[in-house]
Amino acid sequence: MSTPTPKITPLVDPVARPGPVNNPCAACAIRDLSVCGALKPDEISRLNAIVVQKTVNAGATLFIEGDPADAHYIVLDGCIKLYKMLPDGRRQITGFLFRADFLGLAFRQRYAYGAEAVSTATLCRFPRERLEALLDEFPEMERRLLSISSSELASAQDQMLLLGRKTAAEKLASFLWLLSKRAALKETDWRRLDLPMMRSDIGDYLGLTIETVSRTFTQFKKSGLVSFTRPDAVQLDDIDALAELAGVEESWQPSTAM
Amino acid sequence: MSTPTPKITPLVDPVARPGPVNNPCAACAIRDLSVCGALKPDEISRLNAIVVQKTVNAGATLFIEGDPADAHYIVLDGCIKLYKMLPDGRRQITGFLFRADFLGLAFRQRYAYGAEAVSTATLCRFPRERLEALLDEFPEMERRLLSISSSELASAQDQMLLLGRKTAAEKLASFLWLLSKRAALKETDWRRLDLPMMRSDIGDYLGLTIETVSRTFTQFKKSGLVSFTRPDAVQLDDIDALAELAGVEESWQPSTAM
DNA sequence: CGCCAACTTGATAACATTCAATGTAGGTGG
DNA sequence: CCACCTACATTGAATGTTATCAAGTTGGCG
Repeated sequence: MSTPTPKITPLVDPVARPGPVNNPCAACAIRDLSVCGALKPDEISRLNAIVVQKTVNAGATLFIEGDPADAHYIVLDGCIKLYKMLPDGRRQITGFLFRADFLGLAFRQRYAYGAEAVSTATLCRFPRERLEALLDEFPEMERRLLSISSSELASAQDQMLLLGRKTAAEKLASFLWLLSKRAALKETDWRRLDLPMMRSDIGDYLGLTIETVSRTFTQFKKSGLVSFTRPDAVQLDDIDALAELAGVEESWQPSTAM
Repeated sequence: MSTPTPKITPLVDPVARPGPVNNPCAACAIRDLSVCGALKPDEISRLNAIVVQKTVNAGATLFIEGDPADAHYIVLDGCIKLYKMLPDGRRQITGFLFRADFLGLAFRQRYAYGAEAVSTATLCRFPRERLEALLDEFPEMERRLLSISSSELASAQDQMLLLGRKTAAEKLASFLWLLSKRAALKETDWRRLDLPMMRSDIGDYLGLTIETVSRTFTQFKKSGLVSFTRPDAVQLDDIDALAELAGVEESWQPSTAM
């Protein structure tokens, strides 16, 4: 379940050059969405000096639970899943990361979870020691990290409510709602969602089996809530019904990170 | 379910005096366990200037989801539960707080969860604005907060694994294991646990019903894993079996906060 | 063209919930 | 002081949602 079969789409330049030659961070489109935005224009080169850009294929493992935590990452593109496992192989996906999301909170010696690429993904990799040294220097960056950490905590609490108290249909509706909100924040059309992750990932995220995920999708199709062109592209036809199922209160501001 | 019937045990002085008269923070026994430990001895009075000590009865509501988030708290004594609710009343308890735990992470305008006293509890209350102003002044304090936030995130991930993938028996064993670890960190005997919360709280924390909690406890009793003198005091008779059930790996360092 | 992985659908079974009754302890009032 | 009341906990029986086991289906790729 965890040894992946890498696929073959290295679309992005595997390793970018840090250092003075060019200054990719300065031109970074998502800088202001993440911790990097805490630095003033003339300080950006400090980041550039420690970052290495990295592309991983779908299915590739970034690290597993228990690995020495020697780096933090920011997702530039693609989708990463974080997960924890029980000794017998049962798995819980604790989150999906997309563009601009931070990976590596939990400042400890070892990662408390595994990370694997759902689709081909590009990340900025910051050596742990050196990034944390920058935090000492730039309190504003630490402030941002605290803010990110707080949002993730809030999302985690939402997810606990989902896992502990929602039915299969409510879980799936909440999942679609969440993806839709994220899509709306970015450029994408929020009615038409990509589902880069497979059914087993969705199941492991929602505390369900593949079969239940599939059956619930069919049920949604029959009720006119959603429609599919391909299994990995869903159209939300009745957002209100989905929101109702998800248990979303009116005027609710969903958390930014999953 | 949320309007409580306050009980009658105001054991502690309801409101302590801040200000120059005395300096309770300086004498605080748990200072070093929390954010306050970030301040040097001569800076402690800054905290003292903004803190108000507060005692709440069992069942009392500190705040509910959606209330303006105007304060942070540190638990001095007693037990507080945090929870989220669905529109129809289903509830998920996202954590229990004990001595030295921080309450109020999630730096937003409104609380994303409710907080209620499980047992009579004493807290230090810090007005939000003023505490956050102190953070600007003392980066070390912010650092501690980030560290607390990270631990809570790790605990939240553990809890997602529990809620999404563990059976009733595994959930309950994990819960006892967690309480035991916490007790071991403090003064208490780790074999003999207080359960200040009622069965419905345990159920809402583990994503189970009262009945399942009760049945699973009796099952544990029959198997010789635990024994009860009173419903709110459990003795762990077979820790190894509980750890095994909980899915705890050898040499595992459980997170400090629930 | 056929294989393989992912997904869907069906039949059965299990675990936990629901509904219902009983048990227990602490507190209150007669 | 004892009986009663209420809140919490336990136990029992029936139901149901979701998991499990087992075929099929689809689509991409060699």
